[in-house]
Amino acid sequence: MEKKTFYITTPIYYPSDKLHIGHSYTTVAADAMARFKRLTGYNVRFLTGTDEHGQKIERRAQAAGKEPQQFVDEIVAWIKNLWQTLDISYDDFIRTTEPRHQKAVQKIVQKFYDQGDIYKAKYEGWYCTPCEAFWTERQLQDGNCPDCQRPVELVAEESYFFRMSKYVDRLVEHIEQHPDFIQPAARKNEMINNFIKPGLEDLCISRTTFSWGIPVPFDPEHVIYVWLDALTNYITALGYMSDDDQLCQTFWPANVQLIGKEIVRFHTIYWPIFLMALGLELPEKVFGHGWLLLDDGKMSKSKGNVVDPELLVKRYGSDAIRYFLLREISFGADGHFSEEALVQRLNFDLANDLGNLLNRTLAMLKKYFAGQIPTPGASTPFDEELKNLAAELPAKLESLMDQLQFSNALAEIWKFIARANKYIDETMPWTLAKNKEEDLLRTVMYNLLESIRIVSVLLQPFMPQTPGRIWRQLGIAEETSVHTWDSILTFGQLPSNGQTVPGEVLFPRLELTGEGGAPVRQATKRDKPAQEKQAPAAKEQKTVTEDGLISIDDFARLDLRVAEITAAEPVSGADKLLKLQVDVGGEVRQVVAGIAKHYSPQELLGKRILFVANLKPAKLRGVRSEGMLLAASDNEGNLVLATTETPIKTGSKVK
RNA sequence: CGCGGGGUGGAGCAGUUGGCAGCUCGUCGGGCUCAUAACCCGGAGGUCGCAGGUUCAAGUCCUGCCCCCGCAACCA
Repeated sequence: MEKKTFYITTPIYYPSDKLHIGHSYTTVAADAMARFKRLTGYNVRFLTGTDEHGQKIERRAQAAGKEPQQFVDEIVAWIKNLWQTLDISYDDFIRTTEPRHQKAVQKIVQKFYDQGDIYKAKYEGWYCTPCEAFWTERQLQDGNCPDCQRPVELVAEESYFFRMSKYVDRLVEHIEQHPDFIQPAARKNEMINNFIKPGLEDLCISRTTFSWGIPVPFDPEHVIYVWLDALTNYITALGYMSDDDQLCQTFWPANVQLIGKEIVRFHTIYWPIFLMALGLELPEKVFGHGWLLLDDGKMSKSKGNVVDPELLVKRYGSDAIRYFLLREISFGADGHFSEEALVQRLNFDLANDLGNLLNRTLAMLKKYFAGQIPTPGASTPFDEELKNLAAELPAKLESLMDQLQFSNALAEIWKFIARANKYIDETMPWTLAKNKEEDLLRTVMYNLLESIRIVSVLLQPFMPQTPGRIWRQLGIAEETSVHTWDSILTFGQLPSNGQTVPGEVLFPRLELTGEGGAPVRQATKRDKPAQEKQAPAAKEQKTVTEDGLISIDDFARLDLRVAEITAAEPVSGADKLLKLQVDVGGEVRQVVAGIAKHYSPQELLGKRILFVANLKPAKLRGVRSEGMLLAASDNEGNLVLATTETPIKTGSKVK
């Protein structure tokens, strides 16, 4: 029997610059979906790519002193590398500069022209000559170019337009008859109210003001302008209008087209209309997910607050980043990204719940059965609940994933992990061992190992690397038959007598040491108050040698000084932080310290404290901090500032 | 001005078809000692932005208002 097919796409990205974590978010989601469908038996095609034409690229290339093609080639190489580090399993990567795309697009435009969907007209807009850019009335700032603030002039350019009006009624009908076409549903109303109801304008599909694009076949003065060029990638990549359109026959229409919410309009209005004009079916579902926001608002290159995904992967690992993105944000809505939240997820979910479950289970197995997987014996009263939960999981996940509910899907897996942890508490294997109840002990250990195996199988779409690491420790890396979806449909497929090999800790607990700082291993949870952002011990982890000792040179890198607090006030929106001005031998520094719970601003005034003067400046709650106070704290949450035994003048070096 | 999205225990979020308000973190107390000081149990804590309305019953539907965020021809 033919396998069911599944075609999923991401937007094609614009390689005018490196991509940020937001682009990675879309792509990771699509990848998880693609992997999930492969795992559950579908013939999957997963497409991503780049949209490489346009004036912006042309200009950026020029600024960089490069040919446009060379310019995009370099960025595309970087993007492909990024997808590799994030384990993106795309089946095809389309570039709009490839001949296979260009040829097909020209045929498509010709077809539209031949059937009378395209006409030539004047495009009128406000033109900024120095910037060579058109702007709409509303984009202008005080009547001037929003980019360079210089005056603009009203210019008319000849362009080709696509007759949207011809198809709009059919589109509305389709949208109404297919309630799942636009997801989430809220975006549907937005489209209809905003763009269709007021009367859909015809779309300008060519330009003459730049040349970096696909020439219009029947009028080479014009190049094809963005959306017609870009949107059609989803079918040109399948060989549409080429000699071999086998893939197109197999995979079109797409099952899911994932996009960010800002381009919903193009994908739910213009794109379907193009498809109608070509006589093709419309995609089953277009899902416009939300944005990843940072604490200071929207991520954007001009704000300079973009998060570099490459750095994050290097720091935390691809699986951890993928887990965070998919778990933290409910897909569809906007979500917040912060390294703090990331580290929290990593510690609580990955280290404490999952990693520790594997670790404690294998440790017991080693102790009780020399690491060999036992044959289950008599049942315990707690088995049933565990097994029932395991049995429900596959169907639950399929249903949630079909709705692109990544976060809920992962939450279900973690409910099961929590259940397994609880099972240990209930059955108390250490007591069974002590009482020589080996029969029961074998059952308990087996059930735990099998539960971990089930988790590992389910995790594959979300975290491609972790399952393999678990399998190695379970000694089943080569047993591919127990890696499959089918193998988790009934409990107890893990073969007995295999030898486990406890290995490295799956996810070490991390601590965020402050902005720009690398995370380091966290000592303990209870020690946390002592190791908050102001903690000195956590710095410069790299120089710590294996025995935990540092050299005198390492110590000398710290510039410790005596400083006097000259001003103190709370930081709004933060209950632990105080903003301080400190005098370091005549130089005044602003410092943000996490001591508001322990000191009032008044009592700090005039205090002479120990101060790290060469700490890399950081922003805490948006307030610049140029150093750090030293303080001691204990396990009970007490904290006292470090000071000198008797007063000494400010600026004195501490060593 | 228009359009869209939000406003739910200290923080961050879920809440399909209206039916005793959930989750994670934090907090308080307890348990366990196999484990990455992790794990398990229990408690406290909510006028679900405001004001009306529909209903036996509203966070969930309707009306009005307030506040925050975003969009408005190419940043997922």
